[in-house]
Amino acid sequence: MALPSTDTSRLDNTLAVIRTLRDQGPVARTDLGKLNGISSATVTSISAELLQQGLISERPPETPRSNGRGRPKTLIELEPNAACVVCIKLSINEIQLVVGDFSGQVRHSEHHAVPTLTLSANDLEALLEKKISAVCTQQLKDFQHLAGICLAVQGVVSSQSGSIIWSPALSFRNAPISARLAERFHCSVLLENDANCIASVLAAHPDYAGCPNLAVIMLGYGIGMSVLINGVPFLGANGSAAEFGHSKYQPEGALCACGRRGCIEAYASDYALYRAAAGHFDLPPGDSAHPSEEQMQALTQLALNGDPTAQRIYAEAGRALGVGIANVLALFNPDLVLITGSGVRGFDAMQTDMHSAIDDALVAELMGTTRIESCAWDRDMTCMGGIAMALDATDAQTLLVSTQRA
Amino acid sequence: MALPSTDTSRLDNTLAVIRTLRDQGPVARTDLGKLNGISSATVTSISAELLQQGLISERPPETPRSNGRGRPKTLIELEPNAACVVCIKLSINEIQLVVGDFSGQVRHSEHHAVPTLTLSANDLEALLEKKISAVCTQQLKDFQHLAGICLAVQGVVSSQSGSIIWSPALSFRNAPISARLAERFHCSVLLENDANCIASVLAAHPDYAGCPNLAVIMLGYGIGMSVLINGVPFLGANGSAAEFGHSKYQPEGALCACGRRGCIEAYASDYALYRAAAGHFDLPPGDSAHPSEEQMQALTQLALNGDPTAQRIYAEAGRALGVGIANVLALFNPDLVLITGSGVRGFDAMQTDMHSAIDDALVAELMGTTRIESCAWDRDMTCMGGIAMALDATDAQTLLVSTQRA
DNA sequence: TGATTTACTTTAGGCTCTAAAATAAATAAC
DNA sequence: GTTATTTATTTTAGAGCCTAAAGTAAATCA
Repeated sequence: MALPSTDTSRLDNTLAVIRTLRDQGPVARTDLGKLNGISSATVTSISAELLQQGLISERPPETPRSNGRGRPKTLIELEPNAACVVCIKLSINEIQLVVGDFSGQVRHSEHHAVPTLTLSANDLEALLEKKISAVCTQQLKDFQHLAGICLAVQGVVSSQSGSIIWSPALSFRNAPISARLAERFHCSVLLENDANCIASVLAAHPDYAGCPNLAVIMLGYGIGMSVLINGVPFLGANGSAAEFGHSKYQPEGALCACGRRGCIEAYASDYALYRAAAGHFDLPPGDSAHPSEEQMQALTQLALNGDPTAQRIYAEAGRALGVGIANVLALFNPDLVLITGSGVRGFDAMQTDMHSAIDDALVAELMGTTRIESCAWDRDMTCMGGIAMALDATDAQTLLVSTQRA
Repeated sequence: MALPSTDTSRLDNTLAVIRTLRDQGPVARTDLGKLNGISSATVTSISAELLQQGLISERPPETPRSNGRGRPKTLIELEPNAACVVCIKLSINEIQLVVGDFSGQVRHSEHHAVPTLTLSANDLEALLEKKISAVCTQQLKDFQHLAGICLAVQGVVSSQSGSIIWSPALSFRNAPISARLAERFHCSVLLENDANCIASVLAAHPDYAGCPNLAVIMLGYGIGMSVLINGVPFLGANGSAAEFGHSKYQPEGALCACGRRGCIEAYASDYALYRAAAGHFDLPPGDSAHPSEEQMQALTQLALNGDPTAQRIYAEAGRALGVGIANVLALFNPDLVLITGSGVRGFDAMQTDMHSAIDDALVAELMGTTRIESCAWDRDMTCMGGIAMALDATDAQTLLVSTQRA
């Protein structure tokens, strides 16, 4: 007589099975039980359902029979083509589209130069629709359906309401974008901050296992951060938490792109470093308000080669970063602070002063056991994370729908 | 055949019922169902168990039968004497003991002057044992048993390991205290930061309902903070998160009690204000390193009465506080920042400069919709919170034990 | 070929919950 | 004062979930 099952344990266990398969690849039923703390009888029942829904398949047994006695394990794996998700990264003057399959593998990636700052909200929506449609017609034939979209945006977003609050890549604000894409493509749409996508990828990396409280600082044209608390991105009340770049170094200090003074970003971002160097050096030409990668590399080389002016500029950036990180340690007390982003190219020129600024700022008790490390930058990381997050968000929905169907 | 019930729903629902009764007082079974989203049949079953265990009782019906037709509600209430908890607040040179009953009401409170800084770890333990024992023999006769102890300590504590990492009230550090008290009194022992206790009380206050992300700043001899994220205290990796007092205002600024320079506390705490005023004024005598309430009130009055030097001192404190709060807004993006503690006595003298510092530091997007308010200080709040937290922590244990017994 | 080992499936039964029916206890209406 | 109506609580019947144990399958070892 009990129709609406309030007991979520079946759903939870099914999701756990799917996530294990996505993380670990093919796994046998017994092992799925052990890994998730459920009985193998339950795994049999769950996998029978998933098999029938076409979401998983049994892997044919290896020809050279492997280790040990006893009945060999039958490995189960996700059916890659059961669904696909698309992640779109929106940054200044560029969008990237990546298609991922149900097993989490990237199947396609493309970049487009787009004058994002000249777009209206409607333009953006039309553009995204066009690009997603195009990618679907080209790629979707292999897949059963498009199950989810992740929009990874630099700036402040509200995942809950599905609105871009503001982004440095866009000249408009408060754009409700998720709902309209969801309606157009009949799938779940996840709106995420780009730093959160990257942090999710890094948190899954074995080097950073055992760090459920993780702060990832992204250096680049601007400075962003994502804080994971117990492995989940911390969003704050409006989604604008972790705005490390606009926390303060010197109350009356250098002018920031946000219009205020003394932000960390006004010292340690690409534009701040380039601004401080302008006039002193004969750097490769380009748009000085948006220094190019070549310009930044040239400036970094000067500092690393011992030019005193360039060294002074990077040292000041390091001190600003250090004071900012000291505040992050005092306020968040994370297990690990990870510094990445295109701006890590200059990290070696900053790190000495950064560390001494942190040591000057905090007593040992507040430093705790937090590790502070840098990590090489890969521009594809954002979309990798977006794919993973979109799949996670989609699983629950897919399963709820298919349960209703049954 | 299934012995170990992995399904936690019964426990969850039972805890929800108990918490509702504690928060709302006597409630009828139907209403308990509606408030917690469970059927009244389940409430009947749960309340029958609790009744049998003596944890709740039915309130006799009101003589003047009240509103409406139909069978009158039978109100259920917690049995106050089913258990009691003790909260001990440990602050510099003072301990406070409070006894609370199972329904959450305070039944007894006492203060003792104790030279805390001269105690060894063993002294402290012996002292706490003695005081708790004394309070038990005096008070416990009404109660079935002592179910839990909360130790509310100023400083950094590790709730998980039950150790005081360090406290300004103590001259030793890394003292594992919970386990030994638990062994001595055969009950659960909760070790908490004092600010977390206060934040929990304030979060329950109707004025601050709908603020699951709350930062409570405590001004006093030192400066502490507690951040609630979705209503639960945020602890960080080692329990030293939310050390607002030692986040930075001026990297090379005033000397802080922690030994470093430029902490917010070095500008806006009692000792910082008093230090800045020393020499300028003829203030009431006392220990200048630990200014008394009278001394601080005298200093505050000078500022409020328009003395320019005192005003300048409070203005600087306000600016430091404002920059610190700006960083909290940028990093935590809370719904509400609440300023309290004995130091709020000087809030009126600081608040203009505090607000202008915040406005100078942050653009509107990062301010978001966060409210910033002050709130009157009550020295008993800590233990009120400790009692509530101890009861919450105890419920689960009590129920698990009694389930095993059944 | 049979014993042993390991993987997976089936069976039996307990726990939890809910909807619906039954019962209880009041007021409103005549 | 009955009787109808309304509301609260309890009882009943049944579904979903999970697990332990028993049963079956498919290997290796002897």
